[in-house]
Amino acid sequence: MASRRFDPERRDRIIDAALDVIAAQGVAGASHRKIAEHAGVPLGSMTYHFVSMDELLTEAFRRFANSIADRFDQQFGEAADVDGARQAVVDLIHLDLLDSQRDLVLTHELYTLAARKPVFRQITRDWMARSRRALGLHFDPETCRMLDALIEGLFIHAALDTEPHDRATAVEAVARITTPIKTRPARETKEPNLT
Amino acid sequence: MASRRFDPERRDRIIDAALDVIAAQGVAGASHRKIAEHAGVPLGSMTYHFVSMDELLTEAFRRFANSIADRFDQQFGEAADVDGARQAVVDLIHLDLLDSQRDLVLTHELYTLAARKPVFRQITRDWMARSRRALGLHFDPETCRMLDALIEGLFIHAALDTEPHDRATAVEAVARITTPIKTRPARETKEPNLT
DNA sequence: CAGCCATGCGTACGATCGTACACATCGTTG
DNA sequence: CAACGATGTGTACGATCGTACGCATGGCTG
Repeated sequence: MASRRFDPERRDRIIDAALDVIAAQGVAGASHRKIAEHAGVPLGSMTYHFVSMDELLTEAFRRFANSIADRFDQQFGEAADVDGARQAVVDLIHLDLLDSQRDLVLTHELYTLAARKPVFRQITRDWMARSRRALGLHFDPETCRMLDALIEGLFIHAALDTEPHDRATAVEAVARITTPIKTRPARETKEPNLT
Repeated sequence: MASRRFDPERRDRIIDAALDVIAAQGVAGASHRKIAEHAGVPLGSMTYHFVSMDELLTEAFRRFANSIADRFDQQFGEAADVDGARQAVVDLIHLDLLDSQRDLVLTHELYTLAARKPVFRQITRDWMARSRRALGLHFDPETCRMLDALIEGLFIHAALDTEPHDRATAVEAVARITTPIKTRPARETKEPNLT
């Protein structure tokens, strides 16, 4: 029953290599051969360790989602109060996530798969659940959902936009979305842009 | 100089067929052959009308983005005042967009391409610019950016989530994000979720 | 120490792909 | 009316892919 030539790191390295290749070439360009080469393993190892490509992709994206969620948890675990949590949200958008094009690419690749295949949708759902749980430490459930959606949108737009992602705008947006509307007077917008 | 056997609809049909195939199979599964078959044209027509696959994809996604932006413009053009605009936002999320899985899939496919290739990023940027211009009819520029991001996030999450997309939550979220923070008293959240 | 079998790998097969290119078709022109 | 050239198509080539499968390897057992 003891392991013979068993190398448990091998499987992990393949998964990591898969994420690297996907980040660089996309799911479409990620072939068994490319991943094997990048991981430094023979082609035969692919089908030996993973019965199909889908299994490899599933495990890879599960790992990716968990790694992001870990950072999420960490940030909010460190936040002392609500204002700290708000700060953490802004930091996540502007530092942790935006810096790495890699995360953006992988996120979109995952969402694309999730939009079509239930297996991957489950991964995104679990991810969202973890995010909301982290937010739930500081905000009420309804606010969590709004805030989670806002983070998603700000992240995406900040990454797709040219460059001028204004931190002040993110701060204001987070402040608005986390403050219940009932407590404020109805006030219209400042100056509509005509034309 | 006059057209001989020229059939201008042919090219359009190919583009529409491309979007259909992409929606069904993804960019990865969209081959010249499948698109040709779906469009009812011979394989040779593909390389005749489009020098490369990228050109076809570019035109297809440009058309897709414009069609969505058209609906956007229409909704906000019809809105009479700010409250009408807020209503329009909620409607866009809950009726126009959410109904069609097709739009979600195509949007993600486009974003995935945009995350990697500048050509497609330009398409998304133009799309975002049009969206913000439409929002700018009723809201100030900063609010437009926040609201645009919120719409993006709500749309994505509503589509990836199981089902329970609460309209009331969207209404509240839109109300919060469109009301400047300065006018409200600092008020914490209701009841944090511990555990 | 000999042989067996779990473990892992090299290679080849059939399918599918993008693209090139020779050829068919037919309106136009001289 | 003949033939030319613009317009469109059928087919074949080389590359790449996922996967299957027979063989190498070497630790364990008797």
